[in-house]
Amino acid sequence: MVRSEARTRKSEETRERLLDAAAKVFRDKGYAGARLSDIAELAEMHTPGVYYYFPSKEELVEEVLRVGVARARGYVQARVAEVPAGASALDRLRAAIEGHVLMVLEIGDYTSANIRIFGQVPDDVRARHLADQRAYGDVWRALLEDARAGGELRPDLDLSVVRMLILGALNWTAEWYRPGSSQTAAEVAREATAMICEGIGAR
Amino acid sequence: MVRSEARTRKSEETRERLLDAAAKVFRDKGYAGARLSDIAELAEMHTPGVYYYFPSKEELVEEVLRVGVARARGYVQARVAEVPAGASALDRLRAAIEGHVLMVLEIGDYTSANIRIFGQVPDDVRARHLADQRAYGDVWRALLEDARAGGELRPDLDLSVVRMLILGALNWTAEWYRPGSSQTAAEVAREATAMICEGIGAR
DNA sequence: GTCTATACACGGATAGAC
DNA sequence: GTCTATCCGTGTATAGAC
Repeated sequence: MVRSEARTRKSEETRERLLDAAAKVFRDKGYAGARLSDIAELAEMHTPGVYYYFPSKEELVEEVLRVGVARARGYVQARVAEVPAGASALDRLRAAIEGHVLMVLEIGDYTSANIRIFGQVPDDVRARHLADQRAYGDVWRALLEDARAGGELRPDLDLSVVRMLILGALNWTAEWYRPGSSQTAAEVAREATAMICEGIGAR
Repeated sequence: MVRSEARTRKSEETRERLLDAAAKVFRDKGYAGARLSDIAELAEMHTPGVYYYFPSKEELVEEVLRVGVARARGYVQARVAEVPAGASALDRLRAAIEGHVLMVLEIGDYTSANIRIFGQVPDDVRARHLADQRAYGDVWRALLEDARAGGELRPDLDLSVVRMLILGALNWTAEWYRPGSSQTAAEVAREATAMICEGIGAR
């Protein structure tokens, strides 16, 4: 029993190392450009070892996508839940914006892979993944609708367009932000909430 | 002489058809996933014909990237130049935002390819392409600095972060907008200028 | 569970006719 | 300039030992 648990845990750890490596390599090389040998090397195993954990490259990338969105949603929802009970809906939205940026910039190999390769994976993988994405989108939809219902938003906006513009601005940070640059991740998050909620124009 | 001109023009047209096809296929499949045979087929030629116009896949993708940024810059600059002389710097910025969105959504195969595959092309291609990208970034830098100099922007913003947030929101439209959806490209452009310049919060 | 060896398909690139 | 035929490297996936 003990040995069986140990084996299972080790297997679990190896699987996770493999997924971490896959997220990084898919992000950097794209779906087709990512070689299983690159991924295996980064995970410190040999190429055929990958097949012990995943039956194909397709299923590997599908799991990377799935884990990525699930973590993003979990992280952002946790941040939103930390907002004091008396706060406004706009404050909860600010927390979500901040959380999404911090996640992308600090713990975001999976998210970043998600963003970059979503358009390149085989059609059936993308189709199955859409449901996960929609669930995360619903978190944002709800935050925006709450804010509008409370009269905290300009009434003339199309919320679904706004939602995609917001996620675009935030997701794109993965493409240009380099840790150790002149801004910290927290500063980027602050600029993002300022621009999105109040705009860049002087009042 | 006449015949030589005709040949040259035909060759020029074929080259352009090839580039158009390449932009589409690179956008949809990624750099590594794009097959020269896909590109050739879309351009209505046979695979080896590609090599008459470009010595390698690398040089083909490099030209697609180059043309994409050049057109984006030309299009946006033309829009900004159309703004009446007496208008504010913020109005010129609004014109740029609108122009960039319309370009991405309506004439944007090249831009959209640019956005998606920049992170996947061979390192030397990407390095050479950075200069073109910086030139386009300078257009935006100038627009933002003009607006700040005229006191039209909130003084507390980091303009280089804001620039990237704006381009992120706009570029991402290529990932979700589908022609024939409930919003027109012009409506998306309007929402974008509204959110970026005035923010989503009620006043 | 992890290794070595390998089958097998695919795609970039070239040769050379017309 | 465009075609047919083909070479050859590479990468996914499998077989089978340990």
